This record gives sequence, C-alpha cells and structure tokens, in this order.
Amino acid sequence: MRPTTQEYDPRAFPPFAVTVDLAIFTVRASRLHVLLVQRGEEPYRGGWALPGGFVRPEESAGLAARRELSEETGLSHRTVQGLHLEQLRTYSEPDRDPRMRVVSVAYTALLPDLPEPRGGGDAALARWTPREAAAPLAFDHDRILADAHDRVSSKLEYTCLATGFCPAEFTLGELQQVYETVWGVELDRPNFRRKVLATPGFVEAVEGPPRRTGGRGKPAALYRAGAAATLHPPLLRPEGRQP
Amino acid sequence: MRPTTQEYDPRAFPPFAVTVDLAIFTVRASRLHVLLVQRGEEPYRGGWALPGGFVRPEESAGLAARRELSEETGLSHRTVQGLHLEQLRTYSEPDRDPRMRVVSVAYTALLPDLPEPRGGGDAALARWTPREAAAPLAFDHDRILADAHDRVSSKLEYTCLATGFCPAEFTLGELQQVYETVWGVELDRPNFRRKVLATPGFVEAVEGPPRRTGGRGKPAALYRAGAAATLHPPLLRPEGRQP
DNA sequence: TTCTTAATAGTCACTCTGACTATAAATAGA
DNA sequence: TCTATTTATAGTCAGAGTGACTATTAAGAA
Repeated sequence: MRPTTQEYDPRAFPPFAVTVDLAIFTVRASRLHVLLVQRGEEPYRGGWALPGGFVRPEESAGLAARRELSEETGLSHRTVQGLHLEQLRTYSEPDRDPRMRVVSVAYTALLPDLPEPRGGGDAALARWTPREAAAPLAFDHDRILADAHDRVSSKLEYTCLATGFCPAEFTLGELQQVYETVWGVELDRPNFRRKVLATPGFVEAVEGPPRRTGGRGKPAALYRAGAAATLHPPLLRPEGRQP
Repeated sequence: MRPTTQEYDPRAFPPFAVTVDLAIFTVRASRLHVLLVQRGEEPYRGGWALPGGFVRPEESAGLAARRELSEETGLSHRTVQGLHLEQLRTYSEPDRDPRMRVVSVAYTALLPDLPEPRGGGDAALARWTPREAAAPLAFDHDRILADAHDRVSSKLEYTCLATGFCPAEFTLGELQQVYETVWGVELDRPNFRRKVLATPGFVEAVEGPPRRTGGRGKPAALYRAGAAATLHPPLLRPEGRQP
C-alpha cells in the first residue's frame, strides 16, 4: 500500500478478480498424473485446464484452494483439511484471461493414488491425465503446470513431501517409485534405501508381516511417514539441481 | 476458473484490490537492513511498513513491483530492470487490511549498500532499518518480512544470490560477510573461500591490483559475480536447514 | 625492525555418495 | 520337489566434500 500519495485510486478502474488454480499430482501405474477438468464455457470451451475457481469475499486463497480441491476430487472435507497444500506462486499477466483481469494464486498438492474423481455434484468433468499428455491447456496453465512440476521435484529433495504420494503404509520400493516418477530418472535401490533409512524421521518401520503382494520376489517391509518435515542432508537428484 | 458451473459471480461482490509489497534487503555495516516507509495515512498512520502499492490495470504484479521499487529507492529504471526480483508469495487473509479486501503479492530483492533512499519525488519517507529493529510493522508485514528473510536465507544456500548484495567488484571477505549477516552465524574463512572458489561460475577473479583498503592486513583480491545462477553442490548453513 | 592484522595456502580425519557385489526370501514353472 | 527368476536387503570400496585446524604471506602500525 502506498502510504502517503494518492496518485492512484483502485476504485476508479475495473476490478480484479482473484482465483486459485490447482496443480494436483498423483502417481499411478508408475506415471505422474495431474488432475484436469474439461471446460464447459468459452474461452477454451471443451479444452482442458487445471481445476480452480474464484476466491470468495470471506475466504483466503488457501481456503478457496481447499474448497475447490474438495469439490473437484470428492475428497472429504476432513481429508482435505489435513493435506499439505503448497502455494506455488501468483500469475498476474494482464492478458492471461481474455474476459477480464484475473489474478490467480496457484497451489500444488500431492495425493496418493485415488479412484477417478467423481463426476457428479457440482464438479466439472475431471480426469487424471498423464503429465506428458497434459498439454496444451487453457490460459497459462501449461506454464503453471510446469512451475508446479519444478517445485514438486525440488521439494522432494529436501522435504518429506514424497510420502504424500504414498498410502498410509508403503514399501521403500513404492517411495522410490515416487522419486523416480517425479524426477524421471532411475535410482539405485540399495543407495536409496540407505539414504532414506539414514534420515531420521523420514520413515518409520511398521511392525507385523509384510503386505501380500501377489507378485514374485521377496515381500518388502512396510513403513509409514515419520515425524520429520525436512530432510537433511537432502536427497539430491542425480544430475544436481535443474538449471 | 470454474469451467462449467456458475454458482458464483465475482461481479456480484465488492471487488478485490491487488497490491505488491516489497521486502528489499541490503547489508550495511555488517548488519542486515530492510527498506521501510512511514505511513502517512490511516490505518497505522505514522507506523512503518514495507514499501508497495497497487497493481495497475495494465501491468503485471512483477512490473508493479519494479515500478514501486524504482519510485521508493530512486534507482534508475535501467538498474531496476536488471535486478533480480523474486516473487515470495501472496497474502490474502480477508482481514489483512481493515479498509477493504486487499490481496497482496510480496516480492523480495537484494541490493548492494546504497545511499539513503531519496525522500523527494513521490516517494514516502523511506529508510533503511536494521532487520531486528523492524517490528512491529503495519498490517501483516511482520509476517511478510519474516517469510522474506527465510526465503533469502535459504536461497543463499543454493543460488548465487549473495552477489546481489555486493558491489560490482568485491572481496571474498565481503561475500562471506553477506552470508554471515543474513544467516546470523560465523563461518570459517578458509573453508568458505575453498567452497566458493570450487563452485564453477560463482565468482571470477578480477585482474589488476587489489583495492586500496586503508585498513591493516594483506589486501584481498577482487572478484566479480560469475555466470552461474545456481550453486552445486549447495553451500549449506552450518546447522542444516531451518525447521 | 618488529608486532599485529587479515588474506591465503595447506593438512587431516570424517562423512556421504555412487557404483558395485552378495545374500535372502518369495513365486513360477519344470 | 527342485530350480530359475525376481525382488528385497546387506555389505564393500573408492572418491568427493566438509569441518576444524595450522602455516604462510603481505600489508600497516608502533
């Protein structure tokens, strides 16, 4: 806020609309997927876009993001409440929406693999889409999605975020899958294991018999997310940080 | 944007105002300072706040941030154009401004030590203030400032941002000062030197005689910022990441 | 000169990591 | 049942990076 001068009166201009856009990721079948909705209106009618919506007068952007997430995915209010929703950044180019001046606060979140989003209720036609197949999107959503992917990739390096992609109990192989899928690289299994187990609070062992896999091979031990939020030392990507 | 439903019409409600707030840091006399302006209007009249202002209809938030920075500091348009301005996050609590619904996009930037901001022109009374002395601030600016300090601290670990605090040519001692001042810790000089020189593209040596210091001791060699933008491996804070 | 100060050079042990090899525990199929 | 195959887990080893040091160099001050 400019404190002393009054060169500019915001009420003299057409107002801004404020929206949230959501980049919601999940890992299914070893591929990174993102939640998209099909637009029913112009512009970009019939095209795909990130879910989102208007911030209402009485709510913060973060609250609006949670509300929209719950509406789009059919997740319970309670589940969404406990989720880690991360504010990505705000997109404010004047021409990003041809209809009016829309400033959008983007959020990103990670979900474990879920059933297809419910199409009913007030949710638009929504679908999990492989990340590489998610283009072109409406508005500047390609850019938002790319930024979200970057952010998630780098957050995996120094936070425990990856467990957010996993169910409550998971194997180290599944956790490694998350890293490999998001980063798009292969990791050495023994080294990954050593690193994860050496990081205090990242995962904790679950007592009891291993899960029935149905597959071949020795069944893996189960773990659940630990108490730590950040990893140190970090678990860096093979090629170092991205440019 | 909600694509298919029309349960909510943003035009039916009082509009949002969109502003930018700036957390501009510098290092002077081995202390971290932040640029503050004194408010001339209610609310918080006479109190200190981060500089900032309204985003105009035809400009993006990033452009508004540059414009405000130039107005507040008196820096030339050209200088501000080349600066690294980083978007921090967006603050959107409904009650953050008692007058109306204001959503603010916060930016942060690092400057080398500069003369006191010009008080003339349309700039408010502005002053460099030691970071610890910058509280309480108007609105939610204490929170924004804390977030900005966190962000800058952690960016120093894996980017070349620190050179932004330094003049065009600087000594490794001055660069180390930046790290020590922002992080609030002391670093081992030979180790810091080794680390910086081992990171390709962080700094490059300047040919020619060392700067006249006037002080005692062996004069230090001069360096300038290198071409790299990120550091790897990172230069981590002694106590690891902050919680 | 000699003392003090600050920059720079070098040492050493310890940790972490990437690239491996080896072993264990399950299933599928002969 | 036996064997091959698959996957999890254990362990090894050399090289890079780091923290905590000590030593040397180059300047001004006493």
